[in-house]
Amino acid sequence: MSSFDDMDAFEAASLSARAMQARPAPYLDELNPAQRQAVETLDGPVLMLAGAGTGKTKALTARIVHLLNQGKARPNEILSVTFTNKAAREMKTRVGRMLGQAIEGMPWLGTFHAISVKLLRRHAELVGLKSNFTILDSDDQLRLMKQLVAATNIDDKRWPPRQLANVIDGWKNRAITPDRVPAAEAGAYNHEGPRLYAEYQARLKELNAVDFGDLLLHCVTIFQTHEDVLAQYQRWFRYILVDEYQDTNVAQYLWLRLLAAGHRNICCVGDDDQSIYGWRGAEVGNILRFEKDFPGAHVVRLEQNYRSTPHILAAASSVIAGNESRLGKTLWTDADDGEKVRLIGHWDGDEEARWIGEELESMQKGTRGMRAFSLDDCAILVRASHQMRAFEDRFLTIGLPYRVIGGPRFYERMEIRDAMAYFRLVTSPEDDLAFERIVNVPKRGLGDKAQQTIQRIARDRGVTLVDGARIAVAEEAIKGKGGAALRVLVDDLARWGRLVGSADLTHMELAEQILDESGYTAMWQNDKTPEAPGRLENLKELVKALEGFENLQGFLEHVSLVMDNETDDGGAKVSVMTLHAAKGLEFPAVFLPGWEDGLFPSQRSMDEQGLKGLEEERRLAYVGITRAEEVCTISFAGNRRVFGQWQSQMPSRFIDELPEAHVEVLTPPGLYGGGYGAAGMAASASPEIMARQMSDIDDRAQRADVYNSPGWRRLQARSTERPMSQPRESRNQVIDLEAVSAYVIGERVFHQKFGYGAVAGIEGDKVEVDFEKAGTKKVVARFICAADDVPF
DNA sequence: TTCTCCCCCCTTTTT
DNA sequence: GGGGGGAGAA
Repeated sequence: MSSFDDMDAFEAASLSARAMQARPAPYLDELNPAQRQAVETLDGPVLMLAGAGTGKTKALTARIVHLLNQGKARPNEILSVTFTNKAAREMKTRVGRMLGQAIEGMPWLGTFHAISVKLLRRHAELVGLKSNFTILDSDDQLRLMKQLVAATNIDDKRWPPRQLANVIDGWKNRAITPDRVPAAEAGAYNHEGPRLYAEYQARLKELNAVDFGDLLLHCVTIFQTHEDVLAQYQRWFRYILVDEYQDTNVAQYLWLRLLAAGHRNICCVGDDDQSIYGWRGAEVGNILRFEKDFPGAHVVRLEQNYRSTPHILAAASSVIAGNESRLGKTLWTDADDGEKVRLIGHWDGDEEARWIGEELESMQKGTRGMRAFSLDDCAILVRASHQMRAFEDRFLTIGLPYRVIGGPRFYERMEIRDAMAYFRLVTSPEDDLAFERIVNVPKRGLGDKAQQTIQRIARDRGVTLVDGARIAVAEEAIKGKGGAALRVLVDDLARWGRLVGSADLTHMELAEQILDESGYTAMWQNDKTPEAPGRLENLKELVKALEGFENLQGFLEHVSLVMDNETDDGGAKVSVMTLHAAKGLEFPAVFLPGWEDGLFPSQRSMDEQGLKGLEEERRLAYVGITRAEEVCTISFAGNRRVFGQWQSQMPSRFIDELPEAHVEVLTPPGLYGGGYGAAGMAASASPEIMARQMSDIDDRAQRADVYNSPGWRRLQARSTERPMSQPRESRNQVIDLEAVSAYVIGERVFHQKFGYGAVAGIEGDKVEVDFEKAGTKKVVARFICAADDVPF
C-alpha cells in the first residue's frame, strides 16, 4: 500500500539497475570534469556550488541515475527534494529519459511540502492529527486569523490579521513552536503574537487541518520526538539530494539534517547568488555553513556556463558583483559573443508594453540582424505580478498569443474555491472553514445572525459546524426561509457524503451533482455579470481536471499542493511570469521590463530589509539576466501608473551597474532627442497613446516638468551626454556631483516618498533634508529635486 | 438580509 | 484600478 514496501518500485529498481549495468554509463561521458566529480562522489556529504546555467540539473539527474546504476540504492530509497513542483516534474522526466524508460518508482522525488505530506499522513497521530487532515490554503489561513483576532481586543486596523499570519509563518519557517517563541519576539503583533499562535495551532488541531508551514514543522517535531520513527527513515533514505539549497529555511534545514544524520549521504546543490526567498525565511547561511555542518564535505564548483552568451554573462556578473556577502564564483563560457544586452527607456508603462509587443512580432521574422525567434523562445519576466496586466492588455489588443505562468491562479479563483469547499465538506464534514465558506453561497438567507446561531450551538456542544447546523435544524433554532434552506443543505451534505466512493457513480459525476444540486451552478447561470460565463467555464474545467484522479480526496490534496492547472493548448506563446517563477528556467530571448527604482529594486524590500533587501533584489536581477540564452532586453519607463495614479519613475540603480561594454542602448527616435512633445509624438506614437495623452489634463505641463525631473535628466545624460564607453567611476561621479551641487543649504526640495522639505546639510552624494511631514532624513541626492521642479 | 455606495488601503516575491 | 469592509437604504 504505502510506497515504502511498494513492489512495483522495487521491480522498477532492480530492472533499471540491471538494464544500466548491461551497458556502460553514457551519461558520464557527457559531463565536464566538475560535473563528473559531483556525480561520481556518491558517498558522504557533497556540496555542489552551481552557478546559473552550469548544468546543475543535469548533474543532479545524472547523480540519481548513477546511484541506481551502481546499485547503491533502489529508486524508492533515494530522497530527492526540490522547491517547486515544476522542478520535481522536470527531474522526473529527465531521470526517466536518461534511464531510457519511464520511472514510476521514485516516490520520494518531490517538493519539501509534497514529501512532508506523505510522511505526515503516516504519522499524523504523533502530532495529534488524523491522517486525513486537510491542508489549508492561505485564504483559509487568513480567515482563521481574522476570527482569532476578532475574538481579542485588538484593533485590526492597526494590527492587520495578515501581519499576524506573517509573524506566525516566520516562526514556522524557523521551526519555532508556540512554546518556544523567543522572549525577544514576545512583543510581536501587539504582544498577542505568541498567545494567538498557540490558539491558532489549537484551532488547527480541532479542525484536523494544517497550513503550509505545519507540513514541515510537524515532520521536524516528529523526527525530534520519536527517535524510532526518525531512525526508520534515516535507514530507508540511503541517499539524499537537495536542489536549490540556498532557499532552504530553518525548518527545512532541520528536516534535512535530521534525516541525513546517520549516513551523511547528502548532496546539496545551490547557488548563493540565486537566493531569492529570504522573505520566505530562506537562510543563505545554510549553504555557507554546509562544510561546518558536514565536516569533510566535498565541495564542487560548477562554473562553466552553457546557457548564455558572454555579453549576457558579463552583464549578470557585473550586477551581482555589487553584492558584498557572497561566496563568489566566476562563471565563464566559450560561447560566441552574440548580441549585447539591450537597454531601452520608454515614456511610460503602456509604451513599454507596446514596444515589447512590436518587438516580439518582428522577432518572429528576425529583426536587427538577429535570427528569428518563436514566441515559445521568448519570456517577459517582471518583478511583481501586477506588472503582467499591462502586457496582457496589450497582447490581447494586438492578438499576440501569450501564457501567464503563476499569475492569478486557477485554483485561487473564487468559483473554484467555492466548489472545492463543497467537495471538502463532503469528504470531511469537520472542515468548518469550508462550511463557513459555502453555507450562504449561493444565497440561502443565512446571514450573520443565522451563522452566529450555528457557531454558538456548535461551540456549546463541542461539535462541528455541520453538526451544529443539523442540531439547529432539529431544534428549529433558525426560523423562516433560512431555516428551511439550512435543512436542505444539511440533508444534501449527508446524502452526498454517502455517495463518496459509491460504485454507482464516478467522482466526476458526484462533483457535478454536488454543484448542480447545491444551486451553485445555477447561481452563476443566473448571474448577468460579464465574468459569469468564464466562471462556468472554469467549473467545467475543474470537473474535467478530476478525471486524472482516483477520488475526490486525491484531487483535493493535489490541488492544495499544486496550485497551477497546466492546460496548454498548443501554439507558440510568449511566457509572462515573475522573476521568482522564472528561476530554473531559460529562454533564448528574455525581456526584463520595469527596471525602475521603487519597482525594481522594490521599495518595500529596501524599506523593510535595508541593505539585505537590496542585495536580494540584486540577486533577483541576476536571476533575471541569467535566464537569457541569446538576447536579453532590459527596459524602464519614465512614467508609470501606480495605484491608478501616474507617477514619474527613475531608472533602476541596477541599470547603472550594467557594464557599458556589453550593453547596447536602443533609442527609438523622438524619445531622448527632446522632441517627444507634439511633433515627435505625431510621428511615432500609436493612436491610443495619443488619445491617452490628449485626455490627460494639463498633460503638456506635466510633460514639460518631467523633462526637468532628475530621472529624466539622468535618462538624457545617460544616452546622449556620456557615451556608453566612458568608464563607470567617472560616470557615477559626474552624476553625483551634478546632483549634489544642484542644492544649497536651506533650499526647498521635493522627494518622491517623503514630500517637501528643506536642505539641512550635504554629505558626499547624500543630502540631509528636514522634511515637513517625514522628519529629518538623509537621502541620496538623485532622489530629490528642487521644489520648483516637481513633476506634477 | 441584502444590496449598493463609498472609502480606504493597497502590491513584492510562493510552497 | 480594484477588493474588502462599513454604513445606510430597500
